[in-house]
Amino acid sequence: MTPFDAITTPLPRRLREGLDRIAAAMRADEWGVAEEAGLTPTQLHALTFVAGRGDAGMRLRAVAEHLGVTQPTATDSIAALVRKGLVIKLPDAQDKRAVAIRVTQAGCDVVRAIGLAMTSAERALETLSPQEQQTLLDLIIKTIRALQQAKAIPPQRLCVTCRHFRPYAHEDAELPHHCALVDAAFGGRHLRLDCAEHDPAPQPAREAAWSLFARRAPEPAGPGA
Amino acid sequence: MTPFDAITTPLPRRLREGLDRIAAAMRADEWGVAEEAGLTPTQLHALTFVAGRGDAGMRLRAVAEHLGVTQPTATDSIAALVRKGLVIKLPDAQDKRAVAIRVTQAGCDVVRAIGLAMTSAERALETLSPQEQQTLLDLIIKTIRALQQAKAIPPQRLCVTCRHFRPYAHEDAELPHHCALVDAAFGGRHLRLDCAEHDPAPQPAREAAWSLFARRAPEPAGPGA
DNA sequence: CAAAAATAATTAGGAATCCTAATTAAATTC
DNA sequence: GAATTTAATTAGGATTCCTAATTATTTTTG
Repeated sequence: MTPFDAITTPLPRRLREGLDRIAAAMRADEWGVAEEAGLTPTQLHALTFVAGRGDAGMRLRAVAEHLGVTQPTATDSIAALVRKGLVIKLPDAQDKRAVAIRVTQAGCDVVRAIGLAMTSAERALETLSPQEQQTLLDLIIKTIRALQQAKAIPPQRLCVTCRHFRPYAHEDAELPHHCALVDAAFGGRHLRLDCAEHDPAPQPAREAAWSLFARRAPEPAGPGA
Repeated sequence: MTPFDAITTPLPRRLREGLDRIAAAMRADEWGVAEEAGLTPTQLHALTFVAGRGDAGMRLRAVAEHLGVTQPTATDSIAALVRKGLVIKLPDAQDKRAVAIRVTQAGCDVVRAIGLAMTSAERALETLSPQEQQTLLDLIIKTIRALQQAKAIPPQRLCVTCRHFRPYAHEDAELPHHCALVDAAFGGRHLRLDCAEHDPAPQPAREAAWSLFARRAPEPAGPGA
């Protein structure tokens, strides 16, 4: 405990504020990207989410939770996307109360076109060294997982919660992990945040894999590039 | 280059998406916090920003840039805060076009009351080990600085761009940096993102300090707590 | 120094976001 | 089978947030 600890705001507070500053830049970015496609930022987020889930068809509730808004707000935004022909709403086969929201071909095209754009946030993140980027990915995953466990965000399709994930299955420090689905080794820099092939591991297996993963650190961030 | 590099989206893209997920949680948090004070999230952000600058009086433009919105939008939000008596608008002495926006006593009280609340984002960040938190702070600072240099966000009052900052002035690995203003040693975990005493260093000195700072890494993130 | 250009802020107008509360319909639970 | 929960929408309204145009002032420049 040094004098500075007493006069400095708690570290988690400053981390949140820092993430907030980065979020402000991302928010400003979004108008530019979305408008090219004739969308608003919220609509673009919703469309990207729905498109990422392919033909399965998302529930409205899932969209709302992903965006962090209420169901009526999600109704608004999805209605706008339906009007623009980028998604369609189909009756859900299992549950007659629900709808299955699916991306259309036009919607796919829009997502693909926009995916090529590079935001200023991404350009900023690119200035970090590869090692730093990997370290940041690791910390982001840990934070997302904590948010997920606290039910502050819905379950994400993370490698680290997947049935096929085998942390530190290999000696190779470069590619220590293993994906049992594709049966291949991969590294910390390849860890996904939203894998289409994600299959949730049962709770006990997940805990075991997580504790094995979390207690091993990536290489130190090292000097800048 | 492994097979996985080819089938994985670029790391900066995934980092942005991850930050986006965390931002979604923060956005959802904000309604809860703001509503207790009878504010909207945007108003709370604006108020916090103005309050953080004390009696100097902020320009409207600075508020808009901080929030990442246009001037008319900032006019809206500041007008709401004026109506609620949390800030006042005074004519700027130097420039008759401009206004000086200052927090009132009531506004200070609101900020103080809200400052005690802990968001789910902060609780999630708290689950990281102290070492991981410090590493994350370091990476956030680097990202903010890159955004700042790209003019994607306005200048922040970071230690690392301050006239009084002396990176790695001490041997002590725990407290390597030095603040010439208070003439005391401090550590990476104490680095500020918005210091009231910030005094921008001239460009050459800033570059020199930055390169000295950026090329030294914090300790590895190490095993989780 | 006067004209031109840039800047600070507001106004006007309108679409979209986003909330709470209430409603409808279907699925679950007991 | 009744009561509860859940999925989604509707209703109503405040706020956000944009672009474009306006006013007033400052700065630049010829």
